[in-house]
Amino acid sequence: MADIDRSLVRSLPLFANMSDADIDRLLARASLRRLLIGEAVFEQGQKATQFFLLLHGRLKVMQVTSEGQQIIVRVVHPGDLFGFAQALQRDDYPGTPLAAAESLVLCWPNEVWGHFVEQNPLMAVNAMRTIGQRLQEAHTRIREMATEEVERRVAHAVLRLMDQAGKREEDGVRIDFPLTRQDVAEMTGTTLHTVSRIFSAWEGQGIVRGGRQKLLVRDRARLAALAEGEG
Amino acid sequence: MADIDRSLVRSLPLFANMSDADIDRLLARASLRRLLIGEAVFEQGQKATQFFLLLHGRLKVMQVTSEGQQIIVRVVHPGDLFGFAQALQRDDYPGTPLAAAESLVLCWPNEVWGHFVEQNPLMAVNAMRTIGQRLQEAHTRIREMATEEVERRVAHAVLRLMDQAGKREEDGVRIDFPLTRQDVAEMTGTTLHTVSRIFSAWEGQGIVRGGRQKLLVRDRARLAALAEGEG
DNA sequence: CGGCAAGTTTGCGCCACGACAAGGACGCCG
DNA sequence: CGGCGTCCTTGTCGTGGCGCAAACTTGCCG
Repeated sequence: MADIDRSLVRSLPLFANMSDADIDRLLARASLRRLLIGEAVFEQGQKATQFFLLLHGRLKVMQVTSEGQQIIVRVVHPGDLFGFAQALQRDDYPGTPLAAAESLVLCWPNEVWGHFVEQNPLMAVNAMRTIGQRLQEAHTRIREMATEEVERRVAHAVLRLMDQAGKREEDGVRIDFPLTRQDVAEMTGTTLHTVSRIFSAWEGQGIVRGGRQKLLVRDRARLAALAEGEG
Repeated sequence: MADIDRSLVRSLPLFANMSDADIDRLLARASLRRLLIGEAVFEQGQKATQFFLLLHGRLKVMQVTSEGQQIIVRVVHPGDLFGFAQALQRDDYPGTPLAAAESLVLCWPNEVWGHFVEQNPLMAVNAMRTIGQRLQEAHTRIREMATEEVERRVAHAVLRLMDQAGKREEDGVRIDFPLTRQDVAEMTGTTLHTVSRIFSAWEGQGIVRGGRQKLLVRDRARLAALAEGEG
């Protein structure tokens, strides 16, 4: 296992108040993995033997139904822990994280989790909070899907992506990884056709600007208004 | 704070391997609260100062949207912990638990959570697992809402209720608490009208038998088939 | 530089469901 | 026992958005 440099993780909040020595000890047990676009870190249903931290890139976590229908459960951003099924007492992974862009992932064997938490009790608290947030987010999505029409759901999804993966540009805020209409459809429970139509309409009103696997939000306020049903 | 008898909790898995003394110590800090139908344990958005355990009865956790639309996020069954927002680093409660039947609830102040966990490290693990399961359940629901038609979603919801709150009877399995069509609608993201129509159709086929706030499943196999899309 | 694959746009027809509306049945309470 | 509130049923109608189909665009790769 090659040496992994402290600088890779030093800037992450998760490691903010750990000593160099502690970090080194953790990194000594980790391995580093690079993923090309479309590659999976692991597969849904596979036995959980490791947990992970995304250093760079972007992952979309997919779930497939028995009929082959698939949806995007969430997006993993740099600095996020993921795949810690073991900590939740599961023995298999509930979804498949696919690289939406070329990505860099740190991998630890499950046994290290205990150390991890001991070394830094804040870590356990952090993990708890993370899960709490995810649960919260999931419930929000359920509520949206139950009560809102497609256009509002898409608006909400785009706003969320903007906040989590937005990059300021001259003309607005760009979603900073390749995102297809199909992806957005699978995040909002609709079809790529409908998403395409909605984006076209928005583009006509100057709210966004699209492109192949690209999305640029030009008028956040209008979008937020749509999301709140004031369309 | 009146004395609470050990026998109330002795049978719950959560307390299975705790000594009488430990249980007494925990119960000494708890208070007991009885809820009539329709009463709320706490309100969505309220500051989180306590966490809870349902001893008896049944709660439906509601969330309301800014427009007043409401949905049922989940159902709390006897033996379930709930409202431990603090453990998830939230400072307010994300939903409102309403008594669907007359209920009995144990309440602890937040500060006890630490003791709780120390006293019984299994408790922390347990809480983690619980949250993991909820997250899993939430994702399942998201997937269902995104990909399945109304009838299948309703079938899934009924099956889940059956497993969690079913009571064997001569003629089938009864959902063991008052459940309106409206409730089912709010659990599946549809309207009470549609639910009523679906139940009527099922009743015609001998799959269920309905009634005012009642539901009896007579043919679980058929229902499971519907849920899998083999209708 | 030209061809191919992946992603996108747009049109059209249909249908599952939601909105609206009215009437009926249960069960509680006085 | 009678009245009322709550819950349930069933009808009709309108429509959002999905399925299907076909053409266009963009970027990649040989």
